[in-house]
Amino acid sequence: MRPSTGPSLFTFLLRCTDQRSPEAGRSVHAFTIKIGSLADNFVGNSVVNMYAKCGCLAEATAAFDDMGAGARDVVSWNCLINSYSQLGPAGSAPVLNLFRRMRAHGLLYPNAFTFTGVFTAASHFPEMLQYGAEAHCIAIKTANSADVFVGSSLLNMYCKLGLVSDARKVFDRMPQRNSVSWAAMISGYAAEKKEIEAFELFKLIPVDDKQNINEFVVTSVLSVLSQPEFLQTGRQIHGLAIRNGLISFVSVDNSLITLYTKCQLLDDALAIFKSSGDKSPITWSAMITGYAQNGESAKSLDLFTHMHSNGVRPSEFTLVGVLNACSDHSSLSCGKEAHCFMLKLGFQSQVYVQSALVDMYAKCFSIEDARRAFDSLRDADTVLWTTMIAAYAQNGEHEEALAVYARMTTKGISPNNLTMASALRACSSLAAFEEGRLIHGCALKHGLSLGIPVGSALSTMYAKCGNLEDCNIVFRRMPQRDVVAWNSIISGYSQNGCGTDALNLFEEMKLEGTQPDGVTFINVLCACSHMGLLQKGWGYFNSMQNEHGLMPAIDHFACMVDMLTRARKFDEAKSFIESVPIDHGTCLWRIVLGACRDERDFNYGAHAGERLMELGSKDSSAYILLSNIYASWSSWDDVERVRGSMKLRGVSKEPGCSWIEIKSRVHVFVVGELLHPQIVDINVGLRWLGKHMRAEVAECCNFNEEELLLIASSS
DNA sequence: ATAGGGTTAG
Repeated sequence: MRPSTGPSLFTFLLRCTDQRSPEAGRSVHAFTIKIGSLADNFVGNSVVNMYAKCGCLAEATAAFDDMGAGARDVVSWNCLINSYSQLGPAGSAPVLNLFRRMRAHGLLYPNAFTFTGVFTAASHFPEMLQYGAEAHCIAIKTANSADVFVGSSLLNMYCKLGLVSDARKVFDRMPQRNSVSWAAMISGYAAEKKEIEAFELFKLIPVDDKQNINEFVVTSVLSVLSQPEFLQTGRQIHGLAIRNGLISFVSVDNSLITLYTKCQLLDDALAIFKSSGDKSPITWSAMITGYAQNGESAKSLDLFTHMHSNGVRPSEFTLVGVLNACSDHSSLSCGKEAHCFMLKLGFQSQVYVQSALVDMYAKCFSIEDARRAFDSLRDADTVLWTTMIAAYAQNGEHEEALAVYARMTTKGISPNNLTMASALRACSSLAAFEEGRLIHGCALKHGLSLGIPVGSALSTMYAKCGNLEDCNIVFRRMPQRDVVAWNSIISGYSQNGCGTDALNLFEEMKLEGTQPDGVTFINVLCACSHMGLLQKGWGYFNSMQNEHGLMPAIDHFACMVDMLTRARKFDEAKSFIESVPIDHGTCLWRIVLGACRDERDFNYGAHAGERLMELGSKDSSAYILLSNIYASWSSWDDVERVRGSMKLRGVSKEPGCSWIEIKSRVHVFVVGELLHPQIVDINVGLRWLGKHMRAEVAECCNFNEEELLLIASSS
C-alpha cells in the first residue's frame, strides 16, 4: 500500500538527483524512513537512484539492502548495477556479483537495462569474457537480445575484448541499429587498425539517415583514417562534418587536428585549432604533440606555454608531447623544466610519461638521469624497459644495454620488436656473437624474427660479427624488405670487404623497386672506394642527385675524398674539397692527411695538415702525423711549431681502449695495459705479430724501415 | 525510478 505522500517524495528525490545534491537527498531519505515508505519499491528505487547518481555508492547499496528482498524489483537491481557499471573497470566485479545474486534470487527476470550494465562491465577485462558470453546466452533466452541498447553494448563488449568478428556477427543480426551501434562497431575496427573495414562500414550508414552520422561516428572514423594514405578520404569526411554541423563538437575538432598533423599539414591543423570554440585539454595536447612529431619543437613548447597561461591543466598526454619536443630539441634545460611540471602535476607513476622522460634524457645525452627516471617506477612495462635499453644503446653504453635486457628477460617481461632491435644493436656494436645468437633465438620464440626492424638488426649483427652467411640467410627469409633492411645487408657485405657483392645487392635492390637513401649511398661509395672503382664511384655519386633526388651530405663527400686519395689523385681531391658546397669542418682534410700517410705522399700530407691546424682541429693524431712528417724531413722548426700549437690548444690524446670477448668473458685493454693477468704473454705475442707484419708489408711494398716506423707510430 | 558509443601518448 502506497502512502499518500508518495508522489511528492518522488518529486523531491528527483530534484535532488537532478541537482546532484546528496545533502538534500539525505533529509528526504530520512523522511521516507520516518514515514515507513522505504518498503515501497517506487520510493526505495528513487532513493537508491538518488544516491547512485550523486556518486554515493555505499549509501545506494545500504538503501538497496534496507528495502528488503520483498520490495526490490528489477529496477532496484538495475539502478545499482548501472551505477557500478558507470564507474568503469573499478565497477566491473561488483556488477557481475550483483548480476549473479539477482539470478540466484530466481523470481526476477533481467531486462534490457540489466544487460547493458552487465555487458559494459564485462568489456573491461579479458578474463570476464566467459561471464559476458554467459550473459549473452541469458539475454537470448530472456528475449532481450533484439533491443538496440543490448545489441550495442554487447557488440561493444566483444570489440573491447578483441573479438571484432564476433562483434560484427552481433551487429549484422541486429534488427535495428542506431548511431551508437555504428560508432561502437567502427571504433572496434579502429582499435585493431582495420582502416578499410572501418571506412567500408562507415559508407554503409544509410545516407538519408543523418541522425546516424553524428559526432561519435565521425570521430571514430576520422581517428582510424589519420594517416597520410587516407588524407583525401579524411578531407571528404571533414567536408561531411561541416555539412552535418558537427564541426563545433570538440571531439570532432580534436580528431581533425590529429588527421592533419599526422599528414604533416600543420597549417590545416592550426586552422582547426584556432577556430575550435571550446578547447579541451585533448585539443591542446593534439596540437602540441603534432608539432613535436613534425620536428617543430619550438612551436610545440611555445604552445605549451600558451596552454599554461590560459589556465588549462595539462594532461599526461600533454606531458608526453612536451617531453618529445624537448628530446627533439636536445635541450636538457627544457627537458628538466618539463620534468618539474610532470612531478608537480603528479604524473610520475604513468608509464607513458615515464618512457617519454627516459627517452628525453637519453636524447639529451644525460644517461644517468634517464636511468634514475627508469629506476623510479616500480611496474615498468615492455616499452619502458625497451626505452631504457635503447637509451644505453644510443649513448654507446652497449654492455649496460645488454645488462638491462638480461634483467628484463629474468623478470619475465616479454619483448617487442623494438626491444629485440635495440638489444641486437648493442650486440652489433660489441660484436657479441654468442649474445646475439641468444637474442635471435628469443626473437624466434616470440615470432619477431621476420619483421623488418628485427630482421634488419639481425643481418647487421651477423655481418658485424663477420658471419655473412647468416646475415644473408636472415635477410632472404624476410617476407618484406624496406630500404633499412637493404642497407643492413649492403653495409654488411661492403664492410666485410665484399664490395662486388655489395654492388650487386644494390642493383638487385633497385630492380625490386626499393628507393635507396643517403645511407645506401654511403655503403655503395665505400665499396667502390675499397675496390678502387673510381669511375663507377663517380657514376654512383652523380646518380644520387640526378636519378634519386638525394642531396649528398658530408659522409658522401668524405667517401669521394677517400676514393680519390686512395687512387693517389691528390690534386683532384684538393679541388674537389674546395668545391664542396656545405660546411665540412675538418673532416675532409683529415682524410687526405691519413691517406697521404698510407700513400707516402708527404707533400700533400703537409698541405692537409696545415689546413687542419688553420681550421683549429682538436684531433691529436693529426698534429702527431704532421709533426712526424716534418720530422722525417728534419724540419725541426716546423715540428716545434706543430707541437707548440697542439699544446696551446690543449689537444691531448685520449687513452686508446680495445676489448675482445673470449668464451663469454670480455677482456679489456687500455694503452699501456698492466693489469691483465696474461699481459706479459700477450705483449710477447704482439711483438712477434708486429715484426712479421712489418716484414710482410716491407716485402710487397718496398717501404724502408724509417717509413715503416712512421706508419707504425701514427696508426 | 534504471541503460549503450568517440578524441590526444611512450
